[in-house]
Amino acid sequence: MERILDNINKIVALTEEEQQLFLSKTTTLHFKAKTIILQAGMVCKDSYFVNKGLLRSFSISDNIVEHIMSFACEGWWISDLYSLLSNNPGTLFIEVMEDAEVIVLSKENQEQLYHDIPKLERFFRILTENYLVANQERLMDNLSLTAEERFEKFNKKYPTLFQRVPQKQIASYISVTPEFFSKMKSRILRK
Amino acid sequence: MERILDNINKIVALTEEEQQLFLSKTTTLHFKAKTIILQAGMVCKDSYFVNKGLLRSFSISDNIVEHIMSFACEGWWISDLYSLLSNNPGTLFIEVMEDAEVIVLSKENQEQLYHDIPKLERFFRILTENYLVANQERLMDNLSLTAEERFEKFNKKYPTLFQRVPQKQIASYISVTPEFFSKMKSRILRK
DNA sequence: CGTCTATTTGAATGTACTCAAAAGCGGTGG
DNA sequence: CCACCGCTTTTGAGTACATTCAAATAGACG
Repeated sequence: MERILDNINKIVALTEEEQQLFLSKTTTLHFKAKTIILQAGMVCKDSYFVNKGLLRSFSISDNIVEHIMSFACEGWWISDLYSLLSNNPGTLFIEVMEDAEVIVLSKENQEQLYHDIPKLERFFRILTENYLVANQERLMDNLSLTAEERFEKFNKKYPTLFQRVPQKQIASYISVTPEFFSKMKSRILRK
Repeated sequence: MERILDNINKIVALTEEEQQLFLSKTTTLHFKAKTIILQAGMVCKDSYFVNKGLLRSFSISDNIVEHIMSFACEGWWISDLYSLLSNNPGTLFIEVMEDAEVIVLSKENQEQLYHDIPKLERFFRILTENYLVANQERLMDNLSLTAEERFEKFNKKYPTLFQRVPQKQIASYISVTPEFFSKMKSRILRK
């Protein structure tokens, strides 16, 4: 059951007791596919850990074009970090793509936990840093790589996703049109 | 002299005493143009506030292509935030582009200051958040805007820089070749 | 003044996009 | 269980934005 404890213990070792305390501060929820669990414009109050299923975060620019910020499958965290940290209304939607079991940690409880288990502060700090680096790297990638190279990186980052998500969405993530993605794909396969 | 105090007071109000304490923990340094004050691969230990002059941060990808992450002119902070926060070797260079007067705040002193002036924790938290949003926005911009639109955004963000920096560098920031930038510029001027 | 680098200009090319139409696929209701 | 609807994917033709390479020109600095 406790994929989330593994996730944490990889970075900071919790005692049995701390693990129980941690879990007691979380809620496990089940969502059906297509549920929007965070609306852009709302202040984000929670972090989500995916136990099962698949979520995505995306923003919508003027034109009605969706841009996928990130996917989160089993073992990933997802949130609108900017909104969560700043208490300001965010720009991201978070949507469930496959029926999901999600562990919800409210910001409030997270901060309480820092008190009781200071190690967790380290854990979440590292989580935030990783987000920062990933973001920075993705920025650089979009500046310097071709669509094909970006697709390769996507496959490395999310090895299981190519089979699981509509390729329209992958196209959005690597930032090409669905049409172009389709052509690129068949070009790659022909090799 | 105290541009940096203005910068802080815009977000959290410091008493006269706190201001003096803050300044006592900083060092003011003068650098000549072309000095590299942070090497990629090093662990970044400081935050820099620009009093005068102009700096830039950039990374170098395999191909010897420079990508400019950010500029910092009078009143801006600059650092390799990832490296600073994580204590890991960073990927960014920071270079002085015009002779500069820079206020250096070491991470160590920054943390001491959190103790004595808790308000500063709030200030730096907001600084980090802004960095995060800016990064996220720039990512989205590179995905959805044309070179011309990115150039417009650059001009809004750094109103004085178009006159000050070699246009090669602006081209790098908005992520086009110098040749294309030149053509785009004359196209814009012809309107 | 000469050298080195930055900028401009031009031609050819490539990568990715738009628009349009056809084919495939999945779910729902009869 | 099949038929139909809506959405995703494929394919093609034409186009646009941006790149590469090459060469000429302009500027900056010692």
